[in-house]
Amino acid sequence: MTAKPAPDSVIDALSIDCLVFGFKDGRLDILLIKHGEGISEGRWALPGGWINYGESIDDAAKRLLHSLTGISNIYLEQLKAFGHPDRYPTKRVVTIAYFALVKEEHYSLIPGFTASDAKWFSVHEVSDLPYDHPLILKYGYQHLKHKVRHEPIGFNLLPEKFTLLQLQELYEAVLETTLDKSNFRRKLAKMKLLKKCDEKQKDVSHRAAGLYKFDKRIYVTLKNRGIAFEL
Amino acid sequence: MTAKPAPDSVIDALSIDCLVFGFKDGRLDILLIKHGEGISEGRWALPGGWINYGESIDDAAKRLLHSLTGISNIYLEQLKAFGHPDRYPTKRVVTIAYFALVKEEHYSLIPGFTASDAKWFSVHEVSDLPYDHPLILKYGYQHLKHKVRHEPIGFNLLPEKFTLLQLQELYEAVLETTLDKSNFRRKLAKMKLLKKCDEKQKDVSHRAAGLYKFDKRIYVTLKNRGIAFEL
DNA sequence: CTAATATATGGTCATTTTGACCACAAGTAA
DNA sequence: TTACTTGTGGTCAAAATGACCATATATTAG
Repeated sequence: MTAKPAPDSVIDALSIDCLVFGFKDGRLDILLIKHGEGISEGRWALPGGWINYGESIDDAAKRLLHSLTGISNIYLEQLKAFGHPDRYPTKRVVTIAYFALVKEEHYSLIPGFTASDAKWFSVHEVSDLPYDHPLILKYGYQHLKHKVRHEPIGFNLLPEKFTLLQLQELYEAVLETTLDKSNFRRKLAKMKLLKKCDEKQKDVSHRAAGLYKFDKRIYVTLKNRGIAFEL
Repeated sequence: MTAKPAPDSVIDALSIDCLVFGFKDGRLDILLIKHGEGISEGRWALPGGWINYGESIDDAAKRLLHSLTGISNIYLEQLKAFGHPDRYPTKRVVTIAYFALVKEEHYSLIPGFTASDAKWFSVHEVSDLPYDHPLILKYGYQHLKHKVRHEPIGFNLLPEKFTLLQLQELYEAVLETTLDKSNFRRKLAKMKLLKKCDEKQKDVSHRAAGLYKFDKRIYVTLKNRGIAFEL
């Protein structure tokens, strides 16, 4: 990298957009906010905003998500930068998209000052997003499909304690397929990543299933031993 | 910070850095350039530069790589944006790192006007890179290790036609392991991604091996049928 | 209470895949 | 000739997979 920027080599602005996935009642959701100000006022779009000067881009994503929706302390990773020259109408804006997974039950949404509203939408029913947000969604959903098979991140979409059927339904929803119950359990059991709680489901109108937790400590040890997660 | 920056102009500049991998004689290399001007003058660093106003970031990466090294028409994908506030000394620069794979036949380098020199270095011997380039290298090498196992991108590091042993040695170098010759071939054969040429190695002092080509068309059909590449 | 129903949980079995090895062929060099 | 290197194909036991099946446990309708 050279040090002197050429006179015409400046981007007008660098923004952040967050693609937040949630899972509830067998449905895969994404979180949108209704913009209270700016160009896309009144439209549902990905939560986002501008990076501050002394702030890392990861921190900016955390701050923006929290201030727009009240959500904090979740699985968050950088997805990709999107920078087509025409992606934003009035000027040259490059955006860095973030990818987040949320335990939906744990958060009641609190719209922040630039968001007049925040709401969960089914991934498959979202449409009419502004800018290149449809592209970001498509890319991010592909990323989720891939990542969920190669790393144990699905648990970030479920409550702390969950049943094996819930987990299976999550995978079925994300991967848009059906899985054999028995084989799914066998595979999970072999990985030894789940710790059985001494608890069962409550308030269900059938035999109660046992509750499990994802044990991150075990995963880290296995990973360090070179054992990969594949599903 | 004395003056509060306007909300949409808080980053001083957006740059590109390219992490270019090559493979030759069983060694995994990366491409560095010696900076001819600017802050890091005289030091070896990742090739990079500034994005132009009307240019997509992908195009900027292609242009910069070509103008600095003469390399074009290669495997290139976005890696990640790096934006720690202190990553660059004099001002706030966010960089978007790119990830490239180069075939041996494109190994000859033509240093461009801001690079006084360009050279291949063994991945394991590189040190003393400026800025956060060590971090980018580490992240990118991890990315390569992961990706090479889940997508057939390794072929981008080999000549058009290659032997099975060359391919195996590539995997061994990237993954830092050894593989069983027989099992490796069996697995490859089952995937049906390689097309045997009617040619053999030349000028070798032992039995000449058959040459193979990676058939991208077959891969695309298989992928569309949902069949994954795993090694 | 009993039967129907829904889910949990565990098992079978043929087939495929894997990992570790082995044997020999083909070509070069001394 | 022999030694050496690499290519190519094979064996075999162990492990993993995919498609089913069987039974247990809880709830609710009658």
